[in-house]
Amino acid sequence: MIFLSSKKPSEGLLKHLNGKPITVETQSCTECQSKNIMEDKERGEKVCLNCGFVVSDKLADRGPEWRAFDHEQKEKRKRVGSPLTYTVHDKGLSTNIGWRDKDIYGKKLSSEQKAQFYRMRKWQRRIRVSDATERNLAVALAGISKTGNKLTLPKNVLETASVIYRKAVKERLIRGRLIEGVTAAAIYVACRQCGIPRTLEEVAEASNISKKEVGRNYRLFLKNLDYSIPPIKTSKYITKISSQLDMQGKVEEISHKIFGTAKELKLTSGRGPASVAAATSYIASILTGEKKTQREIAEAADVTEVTIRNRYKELVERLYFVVKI
DNA sequence: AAGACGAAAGTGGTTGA
DNA sequence: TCAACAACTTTCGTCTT
Repeated sequence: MIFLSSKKPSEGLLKHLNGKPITVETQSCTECQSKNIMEDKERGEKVCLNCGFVVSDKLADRGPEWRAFDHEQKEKRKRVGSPLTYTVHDKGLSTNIGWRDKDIYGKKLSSEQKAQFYRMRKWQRRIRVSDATERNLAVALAGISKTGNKLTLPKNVLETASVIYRKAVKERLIRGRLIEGVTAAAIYVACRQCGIPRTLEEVAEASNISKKEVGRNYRLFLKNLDYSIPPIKTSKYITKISSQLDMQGKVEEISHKIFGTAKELKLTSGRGPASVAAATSYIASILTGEKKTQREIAEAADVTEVTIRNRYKELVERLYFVVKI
């Protein structure tokens, strides 16, 4: 049994600890009994590194997936075959029609021809208008890809961001605003929609736009495009922190378990998901002996050390930990 | 010397009259 | 619309390893 506090709780205190014990057992290979098991998230398997035996093939894919957030998309994405892509703009070639009423030899056109050219010019003007918005779209979509890559976002988030941007264009929300500012907000909304934990600050920084501006555009989106934005799940933050700090799968697993128990005991309500994730990750790192400093975790989770301390104190007061390795 | 701790004051967002 | 409020941050001095 491992207690987090350096001072062991007294008998009297132990009686008051009404938290449930957490038991974490590391799986061992059913073939060779080796404990050297790795998760292969791409194939959704747990594989024994010793003998190659597939221990379990029911590993949940925590990665992002296709998502539809309005009816139109639901219909569009109910499909067979390769996915549609919204990130690539249709590169149109444009043509100009001369304004002089003369042909290539400089001869005057007949009145009938004049009328024909008039009609052609009229339509050309109309096409050009849509060309301009298409051009805007092309620039914006390229921008989305660029900042998306900076933030190492999965492709589906970029797709979502592109859809959101197109929608914003349709609703005339971009007039008078910086394209980069709007794309940044679109990316942020897409992250939220897809449950990818990225802070407003990270997105703002990657796109070289002030946090204030991105926030403003973000709120504009919420108001005018009526998206319901779900709060990011704590478990997503746990995954993020773990991968950012190169923690072993075991640490992340324990972190998830601690969170699960804490949730049952209602220790997490009203608390920011990022701070809870940071605290559970901190505890898990200590329990497994792969200790990370509060500062490291604070940085990865984008919360302060003080907040981690506050959260983890609350957790430690109510939980005690049993680790079987 | 680095990490952890915690008090106190400040900040931005939500809620409810 | 404004004030109250909780969560969180910033800052900083102190203790611990």
